Amino acid sequence: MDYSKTVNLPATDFPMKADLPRREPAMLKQWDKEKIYQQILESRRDAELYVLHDGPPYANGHIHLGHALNKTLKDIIVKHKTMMGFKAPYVPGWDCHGLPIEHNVTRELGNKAESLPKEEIRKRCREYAEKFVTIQMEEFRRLGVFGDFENPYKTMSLNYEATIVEVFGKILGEGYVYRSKKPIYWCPFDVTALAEAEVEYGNHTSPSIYVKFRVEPSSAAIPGVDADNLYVVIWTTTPWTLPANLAVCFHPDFRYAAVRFGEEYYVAAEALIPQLESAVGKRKDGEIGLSRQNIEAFTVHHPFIKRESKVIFGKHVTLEQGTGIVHTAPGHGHEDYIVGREYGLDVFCPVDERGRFTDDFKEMKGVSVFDANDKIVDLLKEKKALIHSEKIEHSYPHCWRCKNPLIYRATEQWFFSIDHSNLRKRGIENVNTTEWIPSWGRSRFLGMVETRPDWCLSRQRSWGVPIPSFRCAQCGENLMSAESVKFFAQVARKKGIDSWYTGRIEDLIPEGTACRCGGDSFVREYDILDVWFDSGVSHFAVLDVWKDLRWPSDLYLEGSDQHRGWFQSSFWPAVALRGRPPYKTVLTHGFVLDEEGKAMSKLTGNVIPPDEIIKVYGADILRLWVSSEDYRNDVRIGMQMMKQIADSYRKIRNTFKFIIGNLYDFTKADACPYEELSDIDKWILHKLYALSARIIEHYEKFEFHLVYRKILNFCAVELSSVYFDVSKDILYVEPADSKKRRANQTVLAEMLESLTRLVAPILSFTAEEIWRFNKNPGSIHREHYYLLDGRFNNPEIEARVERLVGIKKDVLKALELLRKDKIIKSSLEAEITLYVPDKSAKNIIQDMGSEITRFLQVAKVALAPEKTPDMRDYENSSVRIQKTRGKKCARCWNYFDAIGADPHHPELCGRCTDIIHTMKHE
RNA sequence: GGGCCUGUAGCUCAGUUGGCUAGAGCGUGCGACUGAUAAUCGCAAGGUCGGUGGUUCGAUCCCACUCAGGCCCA
Repeated sequence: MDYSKTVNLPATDFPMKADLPRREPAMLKQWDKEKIYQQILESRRDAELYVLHDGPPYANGHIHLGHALNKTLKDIIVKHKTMMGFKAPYVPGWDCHGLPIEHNVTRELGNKAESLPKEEIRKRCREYAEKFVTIQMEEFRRLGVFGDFENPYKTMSLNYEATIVEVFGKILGEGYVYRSKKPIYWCPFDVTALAEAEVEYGNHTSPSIYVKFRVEPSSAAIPGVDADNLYVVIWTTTPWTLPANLAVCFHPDFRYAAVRFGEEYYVAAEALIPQLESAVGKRKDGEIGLSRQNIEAFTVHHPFIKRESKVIFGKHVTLEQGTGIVHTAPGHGHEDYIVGREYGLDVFCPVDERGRFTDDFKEMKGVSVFDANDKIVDLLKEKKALIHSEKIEHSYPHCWRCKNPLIYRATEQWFFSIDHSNLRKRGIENVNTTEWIPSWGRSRFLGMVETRPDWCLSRQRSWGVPIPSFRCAQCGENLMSAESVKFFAQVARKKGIDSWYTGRIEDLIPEGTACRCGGDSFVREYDILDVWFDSGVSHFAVLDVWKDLRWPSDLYLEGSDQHRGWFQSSFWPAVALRGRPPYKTVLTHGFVLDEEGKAMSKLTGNVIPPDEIIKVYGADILRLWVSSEDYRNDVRIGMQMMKQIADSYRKIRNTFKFIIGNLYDFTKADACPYEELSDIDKWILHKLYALSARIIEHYEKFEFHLVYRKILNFCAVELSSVYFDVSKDILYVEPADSKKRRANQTVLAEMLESLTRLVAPILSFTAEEIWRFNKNPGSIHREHYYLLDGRFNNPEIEARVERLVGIKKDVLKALELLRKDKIIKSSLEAEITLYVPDKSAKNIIQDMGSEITRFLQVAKVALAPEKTPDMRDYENSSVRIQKTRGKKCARCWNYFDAIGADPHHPELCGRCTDIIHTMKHE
């Protein structure tokens, strides 16, 4: 007879196959229809607030795995906090202005770009950004991220832009903003500034010259050196920058010498004397080492201008080429500018916007710098300051648009002073009162705060927020004040930021504004703000403004590159205006690398788009991957890993399926009181209790990889391998309504309530699928974590059962020997005799009575009073094992000596016979 | 070149104040079951704890150097 019909097998339609790529989009639609995000917030209307402020990704291109990692982590936190009972709003944002977009737009336009007015370029940039906001939004939502996607923040929205201007006005009003010169890449042909990204490097032929700078004899009293014939020698490939020379720069750690060639002594780094010899064209006639004091004492004369070249020291000097002494023109080089500032040098730039010398170098006024090279060389020859000249070909910056060579040219810029009003010091204090996770974030950020130079706020571009500064039409004096900026901010809030370009000037400036010279007519300037300023004020533009948010936020969470980026740009305006950072905690994650641990790049071709993973595996698998990695370090991803994650997912899913399947005939009313549960039941409830507490702790500490690990371990070991396996004999075999079975189901029901919620912040789709499959009301993401009965916490039971588990391990090993020898197949065919040396363990087994055979899943268990030679020793016990002579019960599959007492059921054991009889009565 | 960080089995991670034969899950191999079935169960193999040197009675853990990799600067 087929008894399988008389047994309570798990029954559920919950699919084993997740089919996530197909099922998830349907769930998304459902969530969308239900307005899940709003619903969740509504359910936490009066709850305590937890604010995670979203850092805006740049609205350019599709999302990559770095975005996916970042957004998923944020979503896990938001969902966890919601489960904890918080009101945890999430307002996603986008960074919309800036060069890359402008760059792409102008490139798409090609030649047309130059003929288009700025407003038109800006309009197209706006459309471009909008397009990618929409694209990325869909991509983020596909990940299962919940947030206010109907009302995100965009740095290009009307109000946001107005706020940028407003905040700029405030820091200006507080005295943090000043105007100063700084060298930038400049194209003299297009008459425009260029950003780093717009520079292309290509070969270019330049003069390569060695130039001598005469040392004032009275400043060089060095034994063995003729002070009247002492020169500092520099090497350069840009002779035209010599008129702007203000210093000669030595390296503080190099050894220098005065090298004699005939009558003259040339100062150069010792290591580069051979190069100097070949430049001079003969071997040295001697050298005298110079001390730092010797060098510092030098007064050095410019080779053709009546001016001193200051002696300075800088670590940027190298021994790769030249003389180990660098000609320094702060107006024409980035490093020169940096080192020059340290020494208080002027940012001198005698070159105009078309690349011609100005009045500041009268000798060649109007001459283009590229033509000037030869003239300067001639001048040096004439002044007997030239040692050697040749042409070299080298890599040189060119304009991305017109392909002509660029120059470095100092222009007027707006700066944010980091030291005004003690800001840096206040900043440092605030770094220390902020929580940094991982902790090394503090020292990394602190180092940057301590050394950060003033922030150059202006850019000479089109796509951004204008710095509303005017120039007096009469005297050319610059005009911008807190009041004038505030005025324009109001205009911007009404009519939009583009009015700066299209509006009448009278409408942009408060009435009655006058210049110091008395002039009252102005022209506007067209610099825009650095985009970092845009996103840096998001806490003002968003936290202050959105209904459910608050300033400061609880948490910022971004990649560790943002220590220099957004954390920094958000920090300064906040500390300047509100005396503290906009975040209480800063959490960072590492970068997504490929399987080998190498950075992903288009060049290497090892980039995996998130979409590719979602299409094959689904978002929950991607989310599970995110959770599985210790993201505080860099994380890796690859096909082997995805396969592994998918396997883990299946284990978890099947665990749920088993639970659901065995609860098909169970309702809360069938639940069994705690006191009546078996020790094994109590043990697993204890395990669940401890697990739940630790999982929540891990979530709180943002240690999601430990959540993943513990959940998976619990499913695989405690549940699947131990508890479920042992329970089957009860769940399947015992009468459906028996106390034992109901006890078991009570446990499973608790398991389901608790585990589904614990897993929900990570497996958002699957948890919801389970939730709805079980006909629960609403969404699981509106729930709180399941509160387990305090009585479940039962360490005493744990200790007892853990002993049994130890012994079972021994038995399993012993069983394996018989299997190997083909004596038994199923463990149920084995009879075992145990010798347990530990008294208390032995007592536990004795107390269990016949339950021990079920627990050990064998036919018979006997306890021996002492060890016999035919036993094998294991960790906790000694075991004798043999095949049973009993027969297999056709219903429960256990083995018994006596089978078939009832002639109607010749294949059944006593227990099953009884059960069958009760069933017939029903 | 500078600052910060990482490096434990094929993969992802544990490893508590330095102290017993370094753990887990997955994967792999072998086996069992066929009443979780494109599931489930068992057993086993796998590690010079990136390398070298040092401190110590003893180092995966502390120090120095070095190699590989990452982020940010230059």
